[in-house]
Formats: sequence, C-alpha cells, structure tokens
Amino acid sequence: MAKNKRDIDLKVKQDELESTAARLFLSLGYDGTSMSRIARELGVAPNTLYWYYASKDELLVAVLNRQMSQTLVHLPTIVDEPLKDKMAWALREFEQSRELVTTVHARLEQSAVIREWHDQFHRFVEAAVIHTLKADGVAQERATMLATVGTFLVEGLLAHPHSKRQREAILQWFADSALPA
Amino acid sequence: MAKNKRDIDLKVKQDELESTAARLFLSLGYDGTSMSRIARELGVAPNTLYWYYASKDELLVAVLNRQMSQTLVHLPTIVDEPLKDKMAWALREFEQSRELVTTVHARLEQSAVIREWHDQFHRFVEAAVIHTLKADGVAQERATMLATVGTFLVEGLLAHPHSKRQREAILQWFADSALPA
DNA sequence: CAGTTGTCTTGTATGGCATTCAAGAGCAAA
DNA sequence: TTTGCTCTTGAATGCCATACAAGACAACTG
Repeated sequence: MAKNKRDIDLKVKQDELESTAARLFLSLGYDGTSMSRIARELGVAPNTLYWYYASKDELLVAVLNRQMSQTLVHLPTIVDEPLKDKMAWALREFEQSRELVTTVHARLEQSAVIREWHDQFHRFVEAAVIHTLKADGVAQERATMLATVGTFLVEGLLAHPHSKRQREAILQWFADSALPA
Repeated sequence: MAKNKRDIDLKVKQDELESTAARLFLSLGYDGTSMSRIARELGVAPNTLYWYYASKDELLVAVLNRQMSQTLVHLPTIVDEPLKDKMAWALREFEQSRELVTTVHARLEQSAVIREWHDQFHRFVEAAVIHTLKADGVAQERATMLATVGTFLVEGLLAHPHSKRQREAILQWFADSALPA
C-alpha cells in the first residue's frame, strides 16, 4: 500500500519532470537546455534530477519515449490510409520534435543510451513500414529497401526546411515509384 | 613584399591549424574535440586559436571548406559517369566526414555561420545534380525534386550504418525510378 | 512511542568547456 | 630609436554536466 503510494508519487514526479524537460528541449534545443535550467523551472536543486535520471542523455531518452507514446496514441487513426498519407502523418507528428531528431543523430556516437534508443526506434518503424508494404503486395526484400528509403526521406524533410509543394511532390513521387500501379 | 611574406606565413599557419583541427574533428567528433585539445596538439595556448577564428564554429566552417575543396579536386573524375555512380562517389567522398555531416545539422539552429555554410552547400549540390538530370532530359521541376530526394538519400546513408548490398539496392532503385528507361 | 530504514533533496565541490581581455613579445616601417 | 602591427599568452569569467556526502522526512519495525 504505502509502497504503492510512493510509486505513484514517483510516477507523478517523473511525469512533471519529463514534461518540463520536453517543453524546454523542444523550445531551446537539447544543447540549449541545461540541467540547471530544467531544475530552476521546477524549483528544485540541479542535482535533484540525478536522483531520477543517471544522466542528461537518459533524461532525453525518457522524453523521447514520452513523445513516442503520445504519437502511438494517434497511430490507429491512419493504419488504413495509403502510404503517402501515412508518411505525411509521420511528418506532422514528428515536426514538433524536429530539433530532437537531429540531436539524437548527433549524440549517437557519444552516448550508448541514445544509440540503443535510436536503433530500437528504427527497428520498430521499419518493421511497421515493411508490414504495410507487404500488405500492398510488395516482396520482402524490396519492402525492406523501400522502408529505409522512406525513413531517409522523412528524416531529410524533418531536417531541412521546405515548402508544402516540395513535400507533396516528394511524397507523391515516392509513393508512385514504390507502388507502381 | 613584407606584407606578402606575412600573408604567406598566415596561410601556412592557418593550414597547419585547420589540418590539425580536421584530424581531431574527424577522429573525436566536434563535441569531443575541445579548443584546448587542438591547441595542445599544436603546442600553443588555447586562446591563440581565437586570433585566427572568431569561434569554434568558424573553425569548423574552415575545416568544412577544406574538405570540400579537396573533394572538388576529385570531381572531374566522375562528371561523365551515370547518376548512380555519381551518388556512390559522393558517398565515398563524404564517408570520412560522416561525423561532420550530423554535426552541421545539429548546429544549424544555434550557429548562423554554420547555417550559412549549410545553405550554400545545399544550393551548390542541388544545382549540380539538377544540371546533371536536365542533361539526361529530365524536366526542370522534376529535376529539382529528384535532387532533393537524392540529397536526402545520401545524407541518410551517411548517418546510418548499412551494408554494401543495401546501399547498392537503394542507389539502383533511385536511379531507375528517377530516369525511367 | 522510539528507533531504524529507505526515499528524496540539497550544499558544496570538481574538472571541464568556450570565450574574453589586457598585457606582452617580436618584428617591420618610419 | 621610436612607433605600430601581428601574433601569443596568462589569467579570468561564467557556464556546463556531474559526484559525493550530509541532511530532511516519511514509512516501517519493535
């Protein structure tokens, strides 16, 4: 009982912490957000954060998982849509986390925690895309390649500013080339 | 004369500086390489570097231009090769600067100097690719879109580890889809 | 109730970082 | 010899992520 109460408090506190961290990471960037800044925003001492997370990178992973699970909630909305719409949806979903996408890539070499998260994330996404493509009659091997390409296109569009028309043209072309009528 | 002599010395010193910085950036990463470390390697005081470059980002830009001009030397080798081979060549050229590609993207938001370099770089590359595609009979608008896609694919391949087969498959598919027989 | 234990918070410190500033060294021009 | 320019430095500033040991407080135990 009491143990349970504590666990609830822990979750609540973590949630508060992660939502503040998420807000700052998204607005100021990962490098632009110091642990002290997050702590100040929460009204606690900077080192308090280290009781909850072993490092800033681990806090980032927590934030990433948070964003992810939020996105997964919206996932059922588009499972039945065509490929192009699915990609457009992914872009809209990740657009607010744009900053974090490049941050993750930049920290891959330096942080094992981030690397693990990144690899797992890609495995998940690619599996999902491959599944979709195979349902559309694409052969396994080709589907694997196309999933990678689709991922690169989404990442590229997230990393570089572009117009609606550009996005539209790229997604349309990819969908057409991937699934010839 | 004397002025000239001095200018020569300046260039020599800058070259020494940038080649050391390049070596360290490429082996330890941008974040993993401190200004002090570069200075130590050169046997000078850390703040000496600031007489030559206003900031670490400006030093990075100098290094990037260095790598670029080195690559441009090899460019004539492949101007007459087909699209797929050109992309494979670009991948080989930039592979050693892999680290720096993500670094540039990560620092885009924080550094105006980097942003300028990045934008200029993309304009240059896309213009070159568009030119090639148009020579193959692709219409302007379509060529523009394909150039962006090609860039995203190269960046994606640089950022993510992959097998020779994967690379081969992606490049082949892209070339086929871009230039239907 | 008193005492122990575990959870959470903090003060304080460390070593690193990019960068700044004012003072100097060395050499060229006047 | 003096002036001025280019280059180098010592010393400092204000950040940063993080470590450690001591404390506050509540929950559990006897």
